[in-house]
Amino acid sequence: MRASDKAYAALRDDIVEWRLAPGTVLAEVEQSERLGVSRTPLREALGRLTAEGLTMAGGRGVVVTDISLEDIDELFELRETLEGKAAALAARRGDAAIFERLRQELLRAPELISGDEPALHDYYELVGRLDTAIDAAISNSYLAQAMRSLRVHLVRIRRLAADDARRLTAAAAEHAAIAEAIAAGNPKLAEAATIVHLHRSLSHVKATHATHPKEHHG
Amino acid sequence: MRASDKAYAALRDDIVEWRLAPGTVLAEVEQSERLGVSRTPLREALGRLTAEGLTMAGGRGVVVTDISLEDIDELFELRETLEGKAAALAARRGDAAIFERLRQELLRAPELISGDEPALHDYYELVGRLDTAIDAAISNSYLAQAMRSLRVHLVRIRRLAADDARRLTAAAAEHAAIAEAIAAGNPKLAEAATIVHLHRSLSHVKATHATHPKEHHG
DNA sequence: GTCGAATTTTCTGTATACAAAACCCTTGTA
DNA sequence: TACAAGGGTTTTGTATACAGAAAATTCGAC
Repeated sequence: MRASDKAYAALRDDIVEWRLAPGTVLAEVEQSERLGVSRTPLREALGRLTAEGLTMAGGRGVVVTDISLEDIDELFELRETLEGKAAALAARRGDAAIFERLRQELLRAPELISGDEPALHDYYELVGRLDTAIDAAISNSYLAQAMRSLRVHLVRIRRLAADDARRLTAAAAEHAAIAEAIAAGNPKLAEAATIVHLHRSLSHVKATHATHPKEHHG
Repeated sequence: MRASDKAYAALRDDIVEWRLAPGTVLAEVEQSERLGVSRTPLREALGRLTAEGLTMAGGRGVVVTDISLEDIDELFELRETLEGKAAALAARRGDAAIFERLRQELLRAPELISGDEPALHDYYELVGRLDTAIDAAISNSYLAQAMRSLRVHLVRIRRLAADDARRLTAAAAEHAAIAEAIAAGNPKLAEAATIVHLHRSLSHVKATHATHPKEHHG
């Protein structure tokens, strides 16, 4: 593994997991010493993070970007557009057998959710497989790339919301509905199911955020 | 201007204007000597280009990405989704006076098109102002960013198509229709007008490409 | 005491030297 | 003749030294 990759992965995780708060300035010497790499690969890592929108180039050094409530609205507005379209395309072009199998797994997901920590990890892995399957089914690399760049920010937001068992169970059912619509080859229904799911997710995130707002400085 | 910015701008132009053909490997020492900068800022430029999708990291060095006919289809599929949504949002949130003024200018655009070279530049600048106005009106930085990253590739494709006066005149009318729908505050119509315009553009590009296919090596 | 300018300090931007890895060509063998 | 292994060569990846710019601090004047 290259040093720049290592620095990138470490900083990305620190930002996504909110260990590096928004507004934090990432001084090059400081971070390079902390991560055990020299300034050159660190700068490359910072460049990648800035391209993804996790950091931005301020007057001096790069700064961890903030995610405000308005940002969440904007993010989900774009997400609705992209993932709605993707679901519709997957329904047209995807392999029904793959999505039918994913639907079966998603219907059994509540067992994972009510289980302990490692089982929960299995659930996230399953949802990730659905995303991957949709990415592959749409056969549009530009759309897939646009969705990938969005997901980074979404993981960051997910950390704000309390992933209680009730919400996760409901989300699993919503995902199953999406998989079912795609397997049935129904584009309009797949898009509608996706939009419903995203709105429910957004409501949940905003409700959580209103109750337990994350403290920022800057 | 920083050396890395200079290298980035030069390489970006070379790729977009097809002076650097798809498949060309951009060796670091070679390009840094050609552009008169050292390897460090050149690498930063290459990183930015790769993040934008104009180049990709191959086994050895970065190579200029290709744009095939399928890529063009994929690109316009995403463009339809994003710009359609953007036009609809602009119709809801935009300032009618701004778009009414742009519509007036677009109706007078045929004079620019039939004129000589510098007048043509004025026309492109006008279309660019419409894009900028839409970007500002939607007040969604993530959507705006997604469209910006698309436009780089679109400029590259535009170079493939022969921008004859007939097509440009028609395009100006289509743009005027979009501006009119936004000014009227009609989201559905704005989206429809955008989709119509994009399909006409795509047809034109593909027709041109079928007649005069650009030769690639790779 | 406060505002402003000059100086100092600290940080980023760039160049270059060195290390490591990937590729290519040669050479030997089946 | 085809294929594999080895070394050599080229190219990328990393570290560090130096230059330039921006911010902070201090000193002076009003």
